[in-house]
Amino acid sequence: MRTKHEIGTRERIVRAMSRLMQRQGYEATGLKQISQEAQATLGSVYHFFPGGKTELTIEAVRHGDREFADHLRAALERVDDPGQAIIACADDLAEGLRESGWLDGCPITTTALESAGRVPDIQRATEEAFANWRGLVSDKLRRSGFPEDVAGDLAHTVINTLEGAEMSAQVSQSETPLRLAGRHLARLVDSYR
Amino acid sequence: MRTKHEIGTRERIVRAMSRLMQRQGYEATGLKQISQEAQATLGSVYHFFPGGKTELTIEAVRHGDREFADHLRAALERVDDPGQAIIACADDLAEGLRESGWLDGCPITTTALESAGRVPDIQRATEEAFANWRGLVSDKLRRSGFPEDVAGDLAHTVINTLEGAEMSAQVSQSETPLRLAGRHLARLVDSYR
DNA sequence: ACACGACTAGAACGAACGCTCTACCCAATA
DNA sequence: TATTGGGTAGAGCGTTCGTTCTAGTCGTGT
Repeated sequence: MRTKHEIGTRERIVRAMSRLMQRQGYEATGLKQISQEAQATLGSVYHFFPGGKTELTIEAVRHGDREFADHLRAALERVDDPGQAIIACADDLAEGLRESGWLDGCPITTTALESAGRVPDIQRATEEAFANWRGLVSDKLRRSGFPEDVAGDLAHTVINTLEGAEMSAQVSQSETPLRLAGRHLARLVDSYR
Repeated sequence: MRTKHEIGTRERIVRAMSRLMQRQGYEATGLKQISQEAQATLGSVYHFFPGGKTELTIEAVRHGDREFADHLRAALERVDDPGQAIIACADDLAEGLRESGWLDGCPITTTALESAGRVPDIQRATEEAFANWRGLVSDKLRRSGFPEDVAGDLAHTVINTLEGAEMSAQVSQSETPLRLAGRHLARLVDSYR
């Protein structure tokens, strides 16, 4: 029996796919490359994911969803003031991006855009991820005393602005877009107090 | 000799590539599909773009750049108040997205993410496009009396938020993210008056 | 000792990829 | 009329794609 704490083949495959999707997107990532990166074989990939690339991609999107949500939650809980907490989120994203040599952006954005209107099952998985992240921000704002409707609306823009700024930061290889996004979002949130 | 006003083969190829990049991204678009869509042949594609897919993609990014800039400029000039003008931009994007059945998002975002860190020449072209659009917003704000540094900073967030909201709107097939982005950006801009 | 299911291994399929190549058409010049 | 060259046409190159398939390994329960 496999030890509970070592990483099984299935999990290695999902993580490899998630990482490759983050760095090069869905279309550019081949199953051969995935199996190599995961130190698995093509047979294993199709054993664990009979639905092929689509099924694996959906699982990888969910993995990226959880991963990103964990980071977001940690940053939001680290700082009490909601505006400053959002700045902390932006700073974390900037740091991760810079440290990876501007390679590790949002784990699912590229895939979300590539699948939109073309691969409904994957599109749905990415949509759920964004909704999930929005929920974290919305909860934080409500706990800080914001009315529910204001919190929900702001959560949309907070997540979308962070997404846009992360994309821009990656393309321009600069932390500026994310730092400005944090500052501006904090100001926007504060203006509703 | 070809009449000046009819569309030449080269231009048809660039437009087809730009449209396909907008709808399905760089990686998912094959040269065979491009030449079919453009009613041209593979020979013509390589005649006009000896550098192959990369050279054609760069030209298509520049085409999308100009196209998007034209829309942005039109919306910004249509309304005098800068906050309301940004709302007009968001509304235009939402309308275009809905009318295309949620297919026509930003013409270059998908390609920008796919090429970031992998195809430097294309990455550079997308970076220039974003800088160009940012310049339009920055100019509008400065003409409305904003100091240069504030205008430049705000322009970053305005473009990035619109980009993020457009992505989100496309994935969720809803105008809400763009409408909220417009409202919030207007409020943010007004807060600097 | 045996059988079984979980998992690994990789050859091979048809299709599509980016790209190269040769042949050809045809209007503009000399 | 002869020549030239921009542009068109499509067969075919080697490679890789997602997927299928058969064979084999290995640990476990009986």
